[in-house]
Amino acid sequence: MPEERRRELLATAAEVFAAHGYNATTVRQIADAAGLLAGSLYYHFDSKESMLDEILSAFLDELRAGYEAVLAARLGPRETVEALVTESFREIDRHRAAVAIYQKEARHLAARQPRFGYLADARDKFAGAWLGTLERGVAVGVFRADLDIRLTYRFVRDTVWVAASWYRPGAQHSPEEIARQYLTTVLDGIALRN
Amino acid sequence: MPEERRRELLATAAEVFAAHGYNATTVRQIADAAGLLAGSLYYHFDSKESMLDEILSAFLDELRAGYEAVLAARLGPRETVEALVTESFREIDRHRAAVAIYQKEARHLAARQPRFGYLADARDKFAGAWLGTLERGVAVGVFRADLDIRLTYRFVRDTVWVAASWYRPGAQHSPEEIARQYLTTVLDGIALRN
Amino acid sequence: MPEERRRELLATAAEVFAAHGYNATTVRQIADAAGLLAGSLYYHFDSKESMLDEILSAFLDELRAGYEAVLAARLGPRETVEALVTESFREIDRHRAAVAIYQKEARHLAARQPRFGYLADARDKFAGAWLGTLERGVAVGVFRADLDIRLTYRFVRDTVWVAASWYRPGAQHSPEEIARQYLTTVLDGIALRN
Amino acid sequence: MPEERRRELLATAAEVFAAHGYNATTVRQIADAAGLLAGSLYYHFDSKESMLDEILSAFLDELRAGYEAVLAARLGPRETVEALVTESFREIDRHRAAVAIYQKEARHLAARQPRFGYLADARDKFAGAWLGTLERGVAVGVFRADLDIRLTYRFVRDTVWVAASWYRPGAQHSPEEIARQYLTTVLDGIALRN
DNA sequence: TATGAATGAGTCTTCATTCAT
DNA sequence: AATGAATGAAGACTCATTCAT
Repeated sequence: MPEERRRELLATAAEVFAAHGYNATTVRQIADAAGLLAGSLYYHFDSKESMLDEILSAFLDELRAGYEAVLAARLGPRETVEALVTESFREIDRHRAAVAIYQKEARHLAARQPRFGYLADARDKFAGAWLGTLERGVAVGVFRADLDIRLTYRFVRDTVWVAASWYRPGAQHSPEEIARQYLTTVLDGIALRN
Repeated sequence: MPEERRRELLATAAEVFAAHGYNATTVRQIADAAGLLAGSLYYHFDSKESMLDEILSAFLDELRAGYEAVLAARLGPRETVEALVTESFREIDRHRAAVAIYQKEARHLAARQPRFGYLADARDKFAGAWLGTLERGVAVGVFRADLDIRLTYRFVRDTVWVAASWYRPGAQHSPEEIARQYLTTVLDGIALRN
Repeated sequence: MPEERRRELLATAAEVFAAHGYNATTVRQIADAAGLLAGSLYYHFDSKESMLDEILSAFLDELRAGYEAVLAARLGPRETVEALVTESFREIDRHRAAVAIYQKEARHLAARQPRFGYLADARDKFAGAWLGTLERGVAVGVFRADLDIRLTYRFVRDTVWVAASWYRPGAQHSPEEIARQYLTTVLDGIALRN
Repeated sequence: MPEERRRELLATAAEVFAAHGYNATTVRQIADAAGLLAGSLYYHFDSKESMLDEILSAFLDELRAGYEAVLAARLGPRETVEALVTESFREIDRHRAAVAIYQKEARHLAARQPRFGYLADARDKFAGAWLGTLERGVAVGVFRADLDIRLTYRFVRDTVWVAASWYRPGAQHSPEEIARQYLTTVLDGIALRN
């Protein structure tokens, strides 16, 4: 299976990118981690950059599908928020390294390299899903009317994705537990109701 | 004032580091932005790394002082949280570039370079301030008893600092407004109380 | 004089390119010949390719000027041929290495690299000068009517430029002597008139 | 027929070498053009260099035989020149790629690689045939007495072989026509006799 | 005969840093 | 204080070649 080998190598590369940052990662580090010589990676991939590309686009494709499934279910705003958050933490669980890379590198990649233009597209698409849901929630009286929607969106987005930087799959908390804790905080706040 | 010139150069360097990432930034880019030649920076600084060092430690010194002032005021847990968050957004307002660099680079710098060990110290110190406050809040019944304290701390910490990546000083929202919106979300949740 | 240094380095590079071929020449060989380290060349030039570019375009600019001066004199066809040939051998005398490189590399460079499109432009321009002169010569009865103009042009062109591969400036024959011998052959043939 | 396959592969290799130059040609380009994988070529040939070797020596063997046949006919100097030129253009017709490679690469191969020493031998042999014929022609009063024999030889040699760089078999001119045009130019000149 | 995967040496290029002026 | 020219180490990438299957 040629596909199998590629996937292994990409998984290895993603771990190294996530650990050291894309720029600070040398092709040799990836090769060492994968157990072959640096030059041999070029039998499988065009360049270091195209490895990054495949890692990010595989993750984004899956995330997009997940978000679309959630939106297609046409739940109420609160339930949609719950589903988007839960879906996000599941993606972090399955693509931890890719998410960490995305979090660190997406901004300047999208800004400076045409090849990574799809990162900006994805970002806008996800923003649309979130902003729409929040607005709908405010409109129907499920969310507080005094929210700054854009600011809230940023808070929510960042807190979710930044979890990739400390999350370790298989440890202590399952994605669903983290999502639940997180939703409790965001939906109802940490202050005790009086 | 040679000190004055250093500060200017460091501010320039911080902007470039924040925009491109520390590793991806070349000394030449900094020099171009500052209007001199790459080699000339070495009259003012020992190395690229020492520029980073000065930028981060200046920011952390100020942040530490801010946090200590808050804690010294011995406010209640909710008010302490409010003060810490507000102080944090003020730091972002004043040291945006440094915060963005810190957010992106602190983890691996602390882990891999002895010189940056103080980053881990600072991190632990800030964690202590937050965890203590949250615990105290739960203990005295101001915060909900079912919180996972460490998880909540991470949510709060990351969301606050990551704001440096999109915040633009002087635009739309003042630090205090952002802090207020953020506190509303975190303390009371986005869901409308019924 | 920064220009002075560049010119020296380019002259060195041209010699090495001419001796080994562009592709077979390593940047290190050029650097060795110039007495500095390979990386240091990049202080002066963007790339190995841009060295080649400068070498070729400097030569072509001069050649173009020379040809234009000849054409501007509006001599008769035979005298124009004599002047073009003499001018060509003078260029070989002054830019021997560049001519040798041009002779070996121009075709595929022009065909495969947009950057070197000007090589094709120059080729067409020179072809125009030659073809026009030959045609005029046939029309006015100075050259034989049974010539295949294009074929003759190719013979003449190639024989002139290929001389760069064996010509050594300062040795035995001056450019003018070579031109004279050459013109005798081409204009009147090697066979004795009977 | 394993020999058949080899010949096909060598013909393909020769085309690619001629188009891109030996050094700039990768084994993979040859393999692509031949419809197999790069590694598979090594079942047929020892190395890239030995492909070049076979291509050049096959051509030179044939050329040598052709020249020897001409000389063996013991024609007069003018007729010998005519025969040598015609034979040369026939070789270009049949081994266009090999001639183009020879023209471009022979000099430095002969100078730098012992394996290709036979290129220098062949060159000397051909030079002998030409120089002898020209000298004889001058001696018996068929060629002009004021010729610089060596210079004339170079003119003739280069013009003939360089035709390989533009000649396309099967197009417009047959080798015999090209030879005739060329001989007209060289023997009698392009100027109209008055 | 040919493939797929790998090797390892070498190439161009980048860049932090140095230093005489 | 700053420049201009260089160093030298390292990095991405290429490519002829090998070999088990």
